[in-house]
Amino acid sequence: MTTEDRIKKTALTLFLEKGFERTSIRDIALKAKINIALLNYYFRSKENLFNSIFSGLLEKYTPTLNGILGSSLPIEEKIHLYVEEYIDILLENPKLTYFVLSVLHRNPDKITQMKIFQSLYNTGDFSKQFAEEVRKGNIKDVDPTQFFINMLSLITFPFTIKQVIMEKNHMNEDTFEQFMHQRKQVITDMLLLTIKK
Amino acid sequence: MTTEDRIKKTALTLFLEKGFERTSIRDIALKAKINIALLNYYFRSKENLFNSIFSGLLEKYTPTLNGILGSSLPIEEKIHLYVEEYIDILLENPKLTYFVLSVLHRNPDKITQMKIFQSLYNTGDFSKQFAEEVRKGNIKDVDPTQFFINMLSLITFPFTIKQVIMEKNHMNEDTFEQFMHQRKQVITDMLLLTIKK
DNA sequence: AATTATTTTAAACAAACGTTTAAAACAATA
DNA sequence: TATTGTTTTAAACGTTTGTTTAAAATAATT
Repeated sequence: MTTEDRIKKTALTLFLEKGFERTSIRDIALKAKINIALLNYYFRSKENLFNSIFSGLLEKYTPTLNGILGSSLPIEEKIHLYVEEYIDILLENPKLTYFVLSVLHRNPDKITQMKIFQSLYNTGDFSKQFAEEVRKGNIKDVDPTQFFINMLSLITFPFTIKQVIMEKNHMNEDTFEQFMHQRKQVITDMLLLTIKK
Repeated sequence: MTTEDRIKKTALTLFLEKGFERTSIRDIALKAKINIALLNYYFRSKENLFNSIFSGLLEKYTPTLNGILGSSLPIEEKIHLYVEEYIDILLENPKLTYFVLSVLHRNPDKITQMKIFQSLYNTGDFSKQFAEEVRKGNIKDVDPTQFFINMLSLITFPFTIKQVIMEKNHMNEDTFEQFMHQRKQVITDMLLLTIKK
């Protein structure tokens, strides 16, 4: 692995664990076993390093999800697949949701938000299909925006309070994972129930 | 207003707006028009000031919500009231959810989490009643834990991505508030639908 | 083998941070 | 009015922060 990649990998781990502000470039350098100056040699600044990492994350995970939403599958199938895939991604990367939220709140300017939610909140195709199904009378007359937010909330929010859920319900890592697998069905059933006539 | 209260009020505004790390005690002192040393005179440290503010917030908002959950109302009524009250609270304080999440992630030790979720995730009474209704055959056999997480997710998560929702759907503050008022009914209907036999 | 380009290093930079000091200003008490 | 207690002030403290410098080490090129 190149020095550049080792920096990125180490930095990501620390950013996920402790957040941007509480991770110093000395923390990163120490853990990656590199000189501090190399951080500014490869990336111009800490902020730049972060953005590079974050872009990489979006590029890694969004194509699959947006692929599902943009496909030509029937809407029920899309919902089912989307829920399953999204939860699988978050099970592999449980801190991802809070990570994205922290970016959103640290960087409230519109351009940044645009980029993020154009990837992560890509409702365009889905909403059109949803509205069309409503028009055809195939599903109940539900607001597509409300529906998409429901889906997003049910999938992602539990991961932001993972530790709370675990402690409150006496779970370990394994039982939490099991709980989330069950949750795929819970969420899908719930969502389909609200649109089924 | 006393100096102590002016510090707390100003600090809360800044903590909500920029977060703990990005708010310096000099920012607070400047905005509250007080000397920096007064901060350590009234509160021993920045961390202590924060905890004092956070405790105050929990004491302010949790009694109402836990009062609903702990009441002797029928479960459908509880759900309805809880959703309405919680959304009203968050409409008054839209950054509260992310604020709580940031505390959870900054302070991952168990004792802190206990205190927070004993207030904010007080499922004890509710889960018992829920399980009892299932046993009696009054509602569908749904996992109380999953149900409570559904409710919490649907209510709180949208506020953590408020800016994204607004920009994506061309909303202003008023239309967002309207959207959230509609959402009370959306969420209640959805939750009742999943348990109604 | 000599030269150029790239990568890594140790050391220092200025700025910002939370915190503390000790004296001054003010209020309350006797 | 003199004295005690409380509140506020200006200034400085030692650390830590992200960043930069300039030289050394290594790799690539001719």
